[in-house]
Amino acid sequence: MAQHDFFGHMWWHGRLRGHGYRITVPRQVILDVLHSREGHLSAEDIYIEVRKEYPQIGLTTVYRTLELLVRMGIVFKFDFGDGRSRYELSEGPEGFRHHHHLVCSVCGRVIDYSEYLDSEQQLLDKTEAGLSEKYGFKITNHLIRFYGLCDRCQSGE
Amino acid sequence: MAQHDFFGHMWWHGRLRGHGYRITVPRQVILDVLHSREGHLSAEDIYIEVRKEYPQIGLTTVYRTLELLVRMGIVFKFDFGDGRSRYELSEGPEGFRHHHHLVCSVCGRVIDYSEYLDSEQQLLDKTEAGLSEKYGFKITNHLIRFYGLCDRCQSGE
DNA sequence: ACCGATTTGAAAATGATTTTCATTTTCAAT
DNA sequence: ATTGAAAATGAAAATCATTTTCAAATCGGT
Ligand SMILES: [Mn+2]
Ligand SMILES: [Mn+2]
Ligand SMILES: [Zn+2]
Ligand SMILES: [Zn+2]
Repeated sequence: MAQHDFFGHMWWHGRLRGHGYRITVPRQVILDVLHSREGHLSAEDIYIEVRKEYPQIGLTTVYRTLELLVRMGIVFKFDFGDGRSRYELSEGPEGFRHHHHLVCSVCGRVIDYSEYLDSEQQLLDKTEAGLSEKYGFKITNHLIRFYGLCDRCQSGE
Repeated sequence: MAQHDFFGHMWWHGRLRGHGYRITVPRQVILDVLHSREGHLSAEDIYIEVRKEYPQIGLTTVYRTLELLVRMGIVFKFDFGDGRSRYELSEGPEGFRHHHHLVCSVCGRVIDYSEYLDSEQQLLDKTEAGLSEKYGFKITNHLIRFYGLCDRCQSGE
């Protein structure tokens, strides 16, 4: 089990090395936190959590490491409009984790969903081809998000 | 023509009044600027432009007015990731202006597009119904955006 | 163990947006 | 046209997430 976790969490090890980056304690602890907490964490959320394991960590290092991980595609960075960036591991145990978000306009809650990715892909294929042709734009990435009221916030509005 | 502009630009007049807001000079000038410049303007862009007509304007008022207009659905507020919010009139001369954006990851250019809205609507209908059922989420709004390389930025990468 | 290059962390800087508050403007009632 | 209460404005200060600076600590190939 510790062995399993070891192999399960060390995949990014080689990835960093491959890009010439060093494996450091802060980076390990930050990645541990990202693995342990499934959610949409702010830099400060992560900072607070990391401090429990490694109290000398600096918030600066958290920001820098997140930037690095985002640049390498290991972490996603989102802006849900609450004034701070939110970070999330881009791949789970079963590989790449393609999903989108439902954002409650009232309480700010964010819900992951991954339904209808097939229908979505149909639209994307058609759209990407057309836009590529019309605007000469080479699409690499997309953002789909729904805003509205979560179940809790519907009773009373 | 002046007459046409008058009627063409005064529709928001009644809208503000209807909500109990006053018609003020700063608000008129800010809306004029939003009408005159088709684009994705930052608060400061607007501030600079408004100052030409009304030099005593304060940046604070620009922010406050934009917030008001966004709250009333007259203006859209976007975050394209360059550290400042971008604002855009939500309706053009032909009515509500439903469109999405292509964002160049290299130069930051933002291109409007409104193709494939019908195909998009199909996906949205299906998705909204399903998500509403599964998560009890009442969708009011959506965000679709493509990232990639604009034509200019493709030669050389 | 050693050394040069990379990484870290504390403190200061940055910069967009918000808050404060005294003054000015709007507009319904006179 | 005048008045006055409420709403709106603008200058300055405050806020606050993120970035920059730079001296000290750490990493990893030798
Ligand atoms: Mn998510
Ligand atoms: Mn637009
Ligand atoms: Zn909610
Ligand atoms: Zn470009």
